[in-house]
Amino acid sequence: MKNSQLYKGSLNTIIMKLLEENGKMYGYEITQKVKAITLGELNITEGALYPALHKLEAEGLLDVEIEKVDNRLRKYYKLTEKGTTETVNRLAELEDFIRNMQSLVNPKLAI
Amino acid sequence: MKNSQLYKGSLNTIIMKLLEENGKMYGYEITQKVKAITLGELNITEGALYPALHKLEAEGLLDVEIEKVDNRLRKYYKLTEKGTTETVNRLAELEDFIRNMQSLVNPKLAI
DNA sequence: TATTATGTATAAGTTTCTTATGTATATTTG
DNA sequence: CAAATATACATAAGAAACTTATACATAATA
Repeated sequence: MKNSQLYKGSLNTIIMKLLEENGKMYGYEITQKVKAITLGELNITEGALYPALHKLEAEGLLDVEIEKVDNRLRKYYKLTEKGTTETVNRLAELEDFIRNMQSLVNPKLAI
Repeated sequence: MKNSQLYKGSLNTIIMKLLEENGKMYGYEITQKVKAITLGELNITEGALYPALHKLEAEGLLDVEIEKVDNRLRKYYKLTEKGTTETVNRLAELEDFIRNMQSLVNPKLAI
């Protein structure tokens, strides 16, 4: 992984946004989707992803549903009602964060 | 501090960018500047700031110069040559990061 | 048949932060 | 004038999010 430190702290938001958009997804699918969207720039490791999914589930933000496809296990995750509400907050936080970072590094373009 | 997790990993970049822009700054000044620019939204704690400054100095990215003003100590930091070069990289990483995050959360506006 | 892809999982260690505390001087407020 | 706030630095303990390595298992490809 040559991901910069900057991505630290953004994984939960990414997961929740993708689930909001796609209804349900399984872990491996999330890693591939992120890789595709960022043109290979962001690679989520399993060591980061699975504990994050388990924690979001434990917090009641995700529900899980196990399926067997081609004799292989898949754990599909989707947002709970609470998770859907929380996703709105997280996305607002992300927008604030991006706006603040842009103000800091590019004062001339400050909104 | 009610800073969201998202800021994790961005402190070094913020410090280096502010130093690039202002020539030299001392710790307390950095916290105030960040608070002002972000309209109070981002508050850098001393517990995060001072260790970060010391580490950047140890890595040879910052130089320090002590001054006494009004009988009080100030440690002015500025970018070394190496630090200036590295700042360019960090800012490029930040731009990539922001672009990727925007692609992830707002696919319709993807650049 | 060996490697790569698909799919999930955890454990050890690192980094970066929060929270709490400490020291000291200057200024403002009640 | 005393107390609180602002200025200015510092570190230690613990939490949180990650990296790296390893593990297991099946399917597809070279």
